[in-house]
Amino acid sequence: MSSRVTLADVAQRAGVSTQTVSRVVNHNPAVRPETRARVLEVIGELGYRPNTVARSLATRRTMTFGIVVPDIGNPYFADVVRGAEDAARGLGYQILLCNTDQMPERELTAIEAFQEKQVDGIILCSTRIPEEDLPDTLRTHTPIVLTGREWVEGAVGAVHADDDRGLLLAIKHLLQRERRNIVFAAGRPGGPGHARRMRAWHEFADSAGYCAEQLVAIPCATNPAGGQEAASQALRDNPEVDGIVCFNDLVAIGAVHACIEAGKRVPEDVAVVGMTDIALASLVEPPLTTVGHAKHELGKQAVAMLVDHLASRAHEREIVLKTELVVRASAP
Amino acid sequence: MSSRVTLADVAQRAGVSTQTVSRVVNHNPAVRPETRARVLEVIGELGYRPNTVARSLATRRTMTFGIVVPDIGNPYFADVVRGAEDAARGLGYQILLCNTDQMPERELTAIEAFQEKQVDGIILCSTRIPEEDLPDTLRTHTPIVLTGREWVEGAVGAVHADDDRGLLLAIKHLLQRERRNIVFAAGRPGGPGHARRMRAWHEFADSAGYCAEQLVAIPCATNPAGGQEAASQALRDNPEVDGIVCFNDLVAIGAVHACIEAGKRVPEDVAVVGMTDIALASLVEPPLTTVGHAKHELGKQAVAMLVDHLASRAHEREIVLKTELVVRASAP
DNA sequence: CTGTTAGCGCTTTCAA
DNA sequence: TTGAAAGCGCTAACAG
Repeated sequence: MSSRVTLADVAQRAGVSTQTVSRVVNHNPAVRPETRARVLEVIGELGYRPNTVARSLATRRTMTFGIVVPDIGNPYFADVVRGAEDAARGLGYQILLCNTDQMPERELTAIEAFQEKQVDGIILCSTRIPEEDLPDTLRTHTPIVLTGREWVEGAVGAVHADDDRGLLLAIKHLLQRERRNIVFAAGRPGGPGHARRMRAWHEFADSAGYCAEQLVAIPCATNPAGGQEAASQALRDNPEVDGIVCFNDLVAIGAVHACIEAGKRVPEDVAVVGMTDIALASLVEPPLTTVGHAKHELGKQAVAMLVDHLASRAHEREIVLKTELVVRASAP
Repeated sequence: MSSRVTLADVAQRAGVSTQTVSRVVNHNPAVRPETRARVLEVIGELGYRPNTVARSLATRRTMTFGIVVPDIGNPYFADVVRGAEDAARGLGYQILLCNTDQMPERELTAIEAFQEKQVDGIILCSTRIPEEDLPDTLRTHTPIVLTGREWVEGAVGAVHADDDRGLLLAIKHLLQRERRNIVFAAGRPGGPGHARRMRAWHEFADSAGYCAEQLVAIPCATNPAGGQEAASQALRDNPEVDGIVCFNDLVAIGAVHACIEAGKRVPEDVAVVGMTDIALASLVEPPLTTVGHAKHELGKQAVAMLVDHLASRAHEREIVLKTELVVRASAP
């Protein structure tokens, strides 16, 4: 018995127009104090609660953002969503969630569904929509912010970590520890990030006098199973492998398992470095050396960008969050 | 350039009434095929997309559920939410998410915000709202399903795991392995679940000829830090402790750390058992023996219950999911 | 099968 | 400072 009470009910009982009640509800100062008091009293008596659906229809704003992630069960995205929801809540927005299991069609469906729901903006995380289809997808009147990748034509903006530098941090760390046969369990191949990271590596190798071919990149699924496969294949191909850098911490955990299975000690025989520093990273054995991201911040910034955009406020087109090496036992 | 197009625009261009267009959009069969074709054609030309806000105002249904959890960053809740979202999506519903960090006021705020948004139902997970305030909170026209606790007056239903039995499974497992000084890192005290679990233990102890006082329950925060504290305190109080059952897997991970810090081997000196079997459980070292829950199923059933309720379909008032012991290295 | 008439509950003009 | 009228985009309930 709450939403049955409407503005009109309150207005009638208070002996004013609906407009006046609306003003009170919306903290419009143009209401005589006594009138306001009377209205507030009736609102209390009747237990009136505004119907935001009606309000949204009239104002064309829903105070809602949609966020689409591959899988909220992945601790990385859970953190990003948490950051987004925290920021959104603080600004009076709510968050609609959709998981896509990395299926582009489902991303598209989610975006459309969010649009029909008239969300004020969408945060599209680590999209798998092919690079070339992205501009078309983003060409819509709903502002979309990308996370986990670079800005692309049509997006309001993009927020991502400096993964190129992150990869280099990890590799340099291993090189400094005299590891020379390094493998990169690279996650999904073909993505835009992949090429850039390899390029970053080649540039660094050239300038630092390393042989670029020292780094073998092996594509893999971005989960423990993928890391396990990639690492065991790498060790099979080359028993000399003494360092593995992984696309993320989940992959790293799988890689550690594979090493142990292959009779290698971590880190003595093979050093393993993860990426993103999920909570899990410090809890496994050995604790993971990893390149940390500000995941919570990522979600937060995405929301901030959307809000700035909606307020026609200037904002960066691309925010790149710093990465930092967190040294733990898996690669001391 | 999508949501600017309305039903009326389509109707005009197609030379029919808005009602007819509405029928086509809603797959109402009472439309002549040719008319339908014509309308669909115009819809395509104009790129018409329905505005669900307007639809919701008219139908009084938003096809949205709100889910309130303590923290989506907790893998347990991430799984529950995933299950709920999967089920919801399959049924045409969307999910609004809110994190409360176990703060009752924020749960209340979330429920109200969801109601103002006219959600069709709410899933309230592991609420911290005091038992005695719950009926009042639930006395609202928005159907609310509880998870992680028993049904209470006012709720549409409740879905939870059989934790009483789960605790017994864990304890019995330890007793069978000749562990005699068992500690229960019990999570938050005072909750309704706590008393019930202790009662279950006492009943079992009586009937099985064990001394009920063999089980020391120590309240603790439901995270690794809490487990670490509880376990180190337990070991300080009684160095003979040879078994620790934990409120959840996060607590168990902390407990394992505390044991190692105290110079104990796990499981040789102290066996540790967790609860809920999050993905993490099998990845830590030693892998955790734990009492598994169907977390994904929990969210799924909560949604199913809500949907059944909305369809005035009969459904259980309380669904209790089975728990099962998953034996791994921490307590072989 | 199709159209007309009313709203859903709120906000937005524009007057008063 | 307040109110009346109109409408946001859609569907419900009748007619025809």
